[in-house]
Amino acid sequence: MIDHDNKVELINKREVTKSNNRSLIINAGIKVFMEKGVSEATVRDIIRFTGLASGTFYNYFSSKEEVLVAIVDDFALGIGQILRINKDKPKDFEEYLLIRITIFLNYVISRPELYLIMTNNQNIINNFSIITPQVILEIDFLKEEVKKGTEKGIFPEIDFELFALVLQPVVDALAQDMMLQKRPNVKECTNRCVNFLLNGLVENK
Amino acid sequence: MIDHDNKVELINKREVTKSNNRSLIINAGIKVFMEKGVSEATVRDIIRFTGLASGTFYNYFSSKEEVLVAIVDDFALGIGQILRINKDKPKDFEEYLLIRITIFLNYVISRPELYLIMTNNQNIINNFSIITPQVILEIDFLKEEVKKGTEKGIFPEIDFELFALVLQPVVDALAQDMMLQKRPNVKECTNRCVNFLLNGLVENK
Amino acid sequence: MIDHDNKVELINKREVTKSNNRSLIINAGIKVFMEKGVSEATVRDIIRFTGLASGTFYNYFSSKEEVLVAIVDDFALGIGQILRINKDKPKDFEEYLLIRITIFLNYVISRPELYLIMTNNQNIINNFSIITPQVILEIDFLKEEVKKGTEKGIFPEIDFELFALVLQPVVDALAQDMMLQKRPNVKECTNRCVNFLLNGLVENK
Amino acid sequence: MIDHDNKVELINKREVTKSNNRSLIINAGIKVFMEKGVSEATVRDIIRFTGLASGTFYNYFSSKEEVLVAIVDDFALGIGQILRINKDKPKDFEEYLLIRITIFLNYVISRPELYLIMTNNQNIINNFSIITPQVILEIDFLKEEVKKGTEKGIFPEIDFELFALVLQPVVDALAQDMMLQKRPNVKECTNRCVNFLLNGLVENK
DNA sequence: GATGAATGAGCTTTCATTCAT
DNA sequence: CATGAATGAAAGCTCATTCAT
Repeated sequence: MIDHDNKVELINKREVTKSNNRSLIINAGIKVFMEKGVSEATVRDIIRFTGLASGTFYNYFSSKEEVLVAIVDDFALGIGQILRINKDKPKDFEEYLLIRITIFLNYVISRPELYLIMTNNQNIINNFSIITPQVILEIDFLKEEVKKGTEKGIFPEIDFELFALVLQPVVDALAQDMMLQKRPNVKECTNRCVNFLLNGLVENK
Repeated sequence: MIDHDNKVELINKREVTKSNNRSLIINAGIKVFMEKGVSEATVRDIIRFTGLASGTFYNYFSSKEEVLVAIVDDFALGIGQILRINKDKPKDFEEYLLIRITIFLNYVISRPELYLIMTNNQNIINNFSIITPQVILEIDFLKEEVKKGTEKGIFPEIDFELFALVLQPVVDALAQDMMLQKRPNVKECTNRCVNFLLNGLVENK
Repeated sequence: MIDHDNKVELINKREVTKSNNRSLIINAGIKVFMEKGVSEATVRDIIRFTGLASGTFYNYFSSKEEVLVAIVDDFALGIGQILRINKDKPKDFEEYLLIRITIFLNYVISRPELYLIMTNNQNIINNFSIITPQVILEIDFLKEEVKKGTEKGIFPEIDFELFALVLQPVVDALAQDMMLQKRPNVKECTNRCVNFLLNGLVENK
Repeated sequence: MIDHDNKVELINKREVTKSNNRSLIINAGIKVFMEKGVSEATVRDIIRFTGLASGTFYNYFSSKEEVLVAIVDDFALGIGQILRINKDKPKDFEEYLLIRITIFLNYVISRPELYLIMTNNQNIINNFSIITPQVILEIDFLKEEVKKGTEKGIFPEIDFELFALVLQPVVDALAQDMMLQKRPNVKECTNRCVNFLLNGLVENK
């Protein structure tokens, strides 16, 4: 029994170090990518930040881009889970957008660096992984939801392609503006988004 | 005689401009940036393309980023001139947007590489110069125009800040989609933009 | 019963030898040295081939060169044993050479990889150990045999130093040529060697 | 005129530096290859020896192997020229061999490092260039010469393939032995070679 | 004795930049 | 102004080797 416990403990210790180093590198990557931008960052910058030996980096990743992908994956995974967990039944399109965008902006505010790294380096991300930038908002998932809502008759007929094209850049633009404020206000930003998406620039027609 | 001399001078100027080392470098920059992306491109790549000696590069620019800025400036200058030259008097906001966006999309289509280089490298452009990406559409100039139109009463009251934030990303998203088509259709794309900007996603309310 | 136990023990020993880590490493070394050449091979390549952990390598060898030496030793040991076991009494020098070279070429043909590794890496072997390439044919042993034959009067007076210098390269050259043939013919090759060694290039004088 | 002269001078100065650096690197290569062997040598070792900057190496060669090839080419070129210049008309095969081997051994003695580098690294040379190790003695050229001599009837009928296989290793073995002597004696070594090649080990039959 | 992650020296190579010509 | 070889900092990466487990 003691032997067995020992073994387990040993393995765990190693496992812990292992995952520690991985996080160490990812976190260093986040800091470096924020400071210098992904394209200017070097593998050496990242390991310098971790305090690990240079060789250790390559035990976990084989390029800075893989670190970037790990960061993006982490973000996308998080937002994907929250989006899917949500079980609200919006009564109309406006409520639907309000809910979705609120979730997204709250998530963004909880991980501002991840969000900024992603929006600032979409071209690199595109080139390096299957994960399209749309993953960020999981656009395709939302598009399907909207289609279903329309089929059910609770959502209006809209141009789904336009929706898919425009949602991300609009929300990004307003989200980035929000994050520049001293006191980012998710509610206000959400309303702005939804109003614009529903009514365009000219509100009271 | 004077006329003749002038002509000759002009031609010479053009010739000079054409084979001008500065232009040579800028054009090489455009090709290289298109092929490898700005962050992967090197000064060496660019001079290799020109056939000039490496030292010559530094008589004109002191980094590849300066070449990028020159490219962006050139694009911005071009669109700026056209925007200002235009003397149409739009009768309302819709017409105004139609005119402006048509001009922009035509310009984009006439210089697709410049546009793609810019949209694909906004992070670098942001980091390197004061020139914000909004320069591309000369957003501030348009904002002023819109304000004036509103003051004159021919444009509706709109949220000018929202307009400034949202115009660029929306037009970019649709422009990029347009350029992926086999036969890019400026008119169609313009209508899509304007409709969305004016009415939002839900058209027939 | 004892017999039976013995047998089992023997089999076990063999099993152990077979799956013995040392042999595992040596065999991996042979494969890797054949594929990449000694100088391009790395310790990592070798352990990768064994499936062992990298640290384990150092329980048996302290460098890839030591593995090489082990391979060479193994080859030399083998040929040495056979040479010494042989109890033929040649009646003259020609018969002596025929016997010796036949033994050697048969041994070479039975272990082509070992032989190729050795002949292709003589510089490394020389630099790394006292074992000269002559070990391969156990030149010194043969030299002594020849001297004794000469003393006995059954061998002619020859230049022993020349013999020692020339035997190895001549046999190697013809052995390598033989191994390039579709159907290596030991007898033919042996005759060629012996004829040349005895009569030089011009046979019928 | 002055201008013209100046230009020529300038170009010459550059050319001189250029060829100086090339030689500098080749000579450093020779020293390093002698000391560590080709497979252990690194590009860094070589540039350290020259005193040049690391980048400069790559203006002339793109790997240590290219330096090796340059060394080998130089040697082969030299021996090739001398072999072809020679206009002696040997009266028989013995005289022919004496002349050829004397030329070769004198050349070897005049460039001992080059010769040693080559003989010690034939495997690497084989892998890296079309130049086979036989180039060293220009075996094929000699083979043709011998064939012609046989046709003319002044040389005996010999096994040309055997000649081509055996000449190089035999001469190499004796040449290396010669170079280990305090006072290398070309004449003696040549005689040894020729005697062995003509008569085999047993001289007085 | 086996494991395999961590280490860091050190190699190859590129590249921006300078400067004598 | 043009040239292009020289420079050397610095990046990417590998690998032998150690050592806690």
